[in-house]
Amino acid sequence: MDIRSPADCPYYLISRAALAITSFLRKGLFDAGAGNIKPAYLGVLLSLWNEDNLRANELGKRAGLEPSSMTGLLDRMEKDGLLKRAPDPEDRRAFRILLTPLGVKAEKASMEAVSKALDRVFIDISDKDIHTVKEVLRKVWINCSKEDL
Amino acid sequence: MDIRSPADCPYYLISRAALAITSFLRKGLFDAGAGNIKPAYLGVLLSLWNEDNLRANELGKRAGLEPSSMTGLLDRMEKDGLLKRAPDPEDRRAFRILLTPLGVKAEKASMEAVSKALDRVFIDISDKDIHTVKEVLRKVWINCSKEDL
DNA sequence: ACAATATATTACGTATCAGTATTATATTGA
DNA sequence: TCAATATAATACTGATACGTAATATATTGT
Repeated sequence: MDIRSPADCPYYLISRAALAITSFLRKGLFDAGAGNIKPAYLGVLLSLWNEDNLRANELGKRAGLEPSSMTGLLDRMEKDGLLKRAPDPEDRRAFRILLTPLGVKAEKASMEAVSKALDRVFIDISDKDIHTVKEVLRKVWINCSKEDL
Repeated sequence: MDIRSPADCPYYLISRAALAITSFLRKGLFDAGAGNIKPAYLGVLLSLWNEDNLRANELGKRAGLEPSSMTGLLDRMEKDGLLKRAPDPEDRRAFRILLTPLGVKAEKASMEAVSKALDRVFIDISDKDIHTVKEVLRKVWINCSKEDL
């Protein structure tokens, strides 16, 4: 693996692409009047739009975030009026995360803005190549999770 | 572009892969006794190992970072004893960034640890697929930089 | 020469996410 | 039952990077 030059290092390109897409998405959401939806919220929102009333723990798993990352993220989203925490009647350690009306309503505009932005980001890139990228990154993610040497 | 499920969204996979590789690299560097080399330092260090005595500005361009991001990064690297700022005799607005002996010495162990870690991250992924990923991400990065709609 | 503009860097605030430790509650095994 | 362990969530800290504004210095056009 050639890493002499940053521009040839896949890790470098993956990192830069992630940051660049995040900025691009943020702008797209803002321009669509959905400035209260931050890119980091999308993983949680996608899960909740699909199935509401999940635990923070389960949301973290679906969004790929550590539990300690969920606290602040849910705090910000709650502050922005998108969701609220409610005690879990079945487990007093846990909370249920519920979308607010605002959180529900945000789906349409957000999804349109995100779709539009991602279409532009991946314009003139073939489905085949996107498929390859996804497969490679899934493998990469798994390889990074392996504890054994 | 299907973004209903996070796991099918290329943006999600790119972001997760970037974070996962960063954690993996951090651990690899630490285990190799190079815990003072943080993954974020690598872009700057790679540039300086190749050509020392650059300006913060130029380093930022080569590492793909905004000028405002460079300040804190260089602060941390300076605090960790890897480099120092020196006034630029040709431009009193600017600084020259110079590797310390420690920064020079760090190259060998760091590069070995990074190579080893990245080889493991990209194990059993073909050169062809890695090439495709790099090409796609370069395009993605460029697309995100386009201001025009 | 000097005003207008450009550039290099920093300062400050915000967003994001991981790691470790802590608290509270559940579960399990003897 | 009760001690040991596991789990859900948070608190706190540190790392990383951006955007905007400010400061200092250079350059340029007239």
